Amino acid sequence: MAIILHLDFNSYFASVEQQANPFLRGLPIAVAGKGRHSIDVAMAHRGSQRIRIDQLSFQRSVVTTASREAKKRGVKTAMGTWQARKICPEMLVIPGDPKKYGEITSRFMAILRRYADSVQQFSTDEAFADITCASGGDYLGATILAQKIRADIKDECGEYCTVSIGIAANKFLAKLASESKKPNGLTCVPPHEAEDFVLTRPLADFCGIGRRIEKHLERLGATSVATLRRLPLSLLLSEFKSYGYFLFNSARGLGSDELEAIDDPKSIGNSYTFPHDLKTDHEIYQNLLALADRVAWRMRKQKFIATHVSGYVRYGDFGGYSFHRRCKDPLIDGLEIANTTWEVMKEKIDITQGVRLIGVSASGLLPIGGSDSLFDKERRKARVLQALDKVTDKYGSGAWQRASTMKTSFKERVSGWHYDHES
DNA sequence: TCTGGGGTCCTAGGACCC
DNA sequence: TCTGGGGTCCTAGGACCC
Repeated sequence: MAIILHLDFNSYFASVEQQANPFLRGLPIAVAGKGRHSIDVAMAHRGSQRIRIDQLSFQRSVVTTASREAKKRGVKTAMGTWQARKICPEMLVIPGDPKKYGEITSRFMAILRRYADSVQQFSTDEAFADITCASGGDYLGATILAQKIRADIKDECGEYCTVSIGIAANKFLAKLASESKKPNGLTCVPPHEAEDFVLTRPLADFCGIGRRIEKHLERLGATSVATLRRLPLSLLLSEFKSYGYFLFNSARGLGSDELEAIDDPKSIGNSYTFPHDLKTDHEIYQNLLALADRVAWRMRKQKFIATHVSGYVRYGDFGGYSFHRRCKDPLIDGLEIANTTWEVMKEKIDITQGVRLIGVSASGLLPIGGSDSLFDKERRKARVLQALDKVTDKYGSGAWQRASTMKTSFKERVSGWHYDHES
């Protein structure tokens, strides 16, 4: 029987920020999305203007990660920053810095690979590790190994980067175990304790039971693991289709112990929520183009072309729609992605509603290398785009612009403020 | 003037083909 | 003298995760 570790950083982004900046240690902080918050920090030194910009910059942004101190005050992930500020006025909002977190994640994964038979990264701050052999096959060995890994993480990632660890016979249980004791927990669930352990956990803690399924189960009379166990498999299958198997098994502590290799991405997309709802086709197209350029740039960096594009729109009232289109020829250029998307979007969009968010995503990704699909003309275009990508890599996004968008920069357009730090 | 942004997987109906 | 049936692709949308 396998022995699987699940490791989960506590308040990941916030901890990394506190590790990097001693001034932030012990303070309630929240890490929020990147874009608008960089403005906030930039303006912090501009005296009287600061308050106005603060208000602007916190509009419509949410807490990505709250530090331990902020959590104690009731700040939660996905809470609007304005709301978090209300319950914790002295909380500092830090703009997210994906590069910084990526660096720590690489160190973390390298440590795991040193010890484990195999490793599966689950997200930026979570991973599974198969330690069946490395542990010597028993849970005492597994616990000792987990403590070694924890010590290495402290040494190499910093003492503020703590992890919660779960040890069990499958991935589902290992994750449930690590989830059960935070922060800095170590929870070991050997097979003979599995069934009882699961009984102690709320259904909402199961990875795979979200709000909708929780409500659906409630209607069937299952409000706990014990009551879920009473539902027959046939009922679960008729109510939840193949997902019924997962519900039936997980209530009994059963799950897969197979670690999966990281595949190529299936899609690459970007979306943006505007500080104010947009009301004109022109604004929407301009922003769509900026997003599509970002998507195309990421595609080229990872050497993909796309055969499908998707678009989505969210209105001020949170209604909206999405669509997908197969492209006649594979796409590599942001302008083409934007135009293909816009053709559909402009037909469906109800501009009078006010557009809160738009998104664009590329899928059906094929490797660019064996690009028989790219004609000579396309190859020439690819070379031009790659040259522009080098400019972006060196000087950052915004270093070049399409002539059609020269009047104002992307950030200015989307947030409606004018500020000269980019010029 | 609440509710981000990056993803994955699944289902269902219609078109189309043999 | 009735409208088969299976497979696959395409699209929309909904659920979940962090």
